[in-house]
Amino acid sequence: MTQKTPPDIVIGRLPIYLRALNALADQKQEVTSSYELGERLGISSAQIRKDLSQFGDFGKQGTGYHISYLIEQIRHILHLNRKWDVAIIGAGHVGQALANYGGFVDHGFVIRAIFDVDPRKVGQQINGITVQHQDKMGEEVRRQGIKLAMLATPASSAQEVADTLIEAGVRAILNYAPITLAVPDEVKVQSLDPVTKLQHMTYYLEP
Amino acid sequence: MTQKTPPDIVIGRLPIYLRALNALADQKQEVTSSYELGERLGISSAQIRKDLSQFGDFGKQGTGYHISYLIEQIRHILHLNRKWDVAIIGAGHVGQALANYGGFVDHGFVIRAIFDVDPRKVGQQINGITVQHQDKMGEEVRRQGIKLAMLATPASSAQEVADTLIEAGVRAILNYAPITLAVPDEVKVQSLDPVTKLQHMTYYLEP
DNA sequence: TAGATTGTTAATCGATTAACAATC
DNA sequence: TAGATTGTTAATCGATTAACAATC
Repeated sequence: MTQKTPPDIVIGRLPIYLRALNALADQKQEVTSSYELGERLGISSAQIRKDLSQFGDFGKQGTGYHISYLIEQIRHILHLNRKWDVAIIGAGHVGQALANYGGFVDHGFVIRAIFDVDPRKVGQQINGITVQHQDKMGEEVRRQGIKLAMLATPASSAQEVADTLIEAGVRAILNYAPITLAVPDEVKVQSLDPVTKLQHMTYYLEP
Repeated sequence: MTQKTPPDIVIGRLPIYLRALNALADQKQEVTSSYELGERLGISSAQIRKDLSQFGDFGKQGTGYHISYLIEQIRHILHLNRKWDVAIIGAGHVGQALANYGGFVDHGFVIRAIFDVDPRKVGQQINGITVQHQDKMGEEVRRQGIKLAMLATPASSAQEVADTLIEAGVRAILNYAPITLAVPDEVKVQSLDPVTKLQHMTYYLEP
């Protein structure tokens, strides 16, 4: 176990390991190895061992890793042993799909509020949550102490919305808007613009 | 300009540069510099110059880059000077949001088919496209020569669907299912599971 | 015990940055 | 011309892999 704070790229792989471990646990498997995990994920076994060893000695020589124990450890590292409140901004098709997706609550992410600027959307219920006007966003996010937001507005308003969210205490943004957000260092952003992902892949296709 | 094939990580940044350049062009700006672009994107100017120089000499000393010319060059590199047909698999909330998202057609990605296994979904129209039964997927994808697919099925069937798509000629998959897909080297996958992205960020939040 | 697999070290590989001559 | 900015080189930094002693 090292002293240095682990690189972000390693942190980013932990949720992938966790997902694979959960799948194995669902199949009632109790033990796995860095080799088996690597096979499943297309990652070298050495990398998996090195990544995990940054956080502790979770395995046993000759045996491998006890799955439920490793799941618990990774959940602890990633701060997943609690529920996280989340706000959605934008109640268009993307915002609605997010609000209706069951995977969030299954993993402890609880949608607490949805905001939109469209008066026809405000007051509507989506998956049991009433859409509020975006003017209330800052106040409501602060009141509820929400730290996580999913941004599903048009690109044109995304930066302004992000600024307001951060001002209100949000510290992590899942960004669906097709724009690079400018945020302070202490705020994390993960972007999910599908168009840029498609454009990355067309490079490799026959023109 | 180098001879070696450029690293994938560089290819992945080109769509980001393109997006920023398009935004500048929309504002009627005609010329930019690696410094300005870097400021906007939170990337060093050296990296931008190095990335672009892998593909050609697109700039002018003392002046910078002519925006419309650079856009054209990057579009060419990424094979974006044509339309790409796309299939969506899964007509749930995510599949519907994808089918309704105008950003795809704006960037030359044309949704040609939507598939689902649910008989209640089959026959429905989503954004003008009739949902077909998933049993027809392989045949239809092959018939239309579709190379790009967006996978929005449950995790439990995602691998099987991917196998069928690849068998039918698909070479790039935008994967919304929360699973790591196993695919041959010649097939590209970009994954967009929002839960793993959130879990990456919670590491940095107060527990 | 014998076989398996970890955690770790050192070597390799790759990506980013700093610096600057070239030149528009 | 003088100032600005590119493209490129070399240096630095960081990530991955190979290999193996330790040990379950």
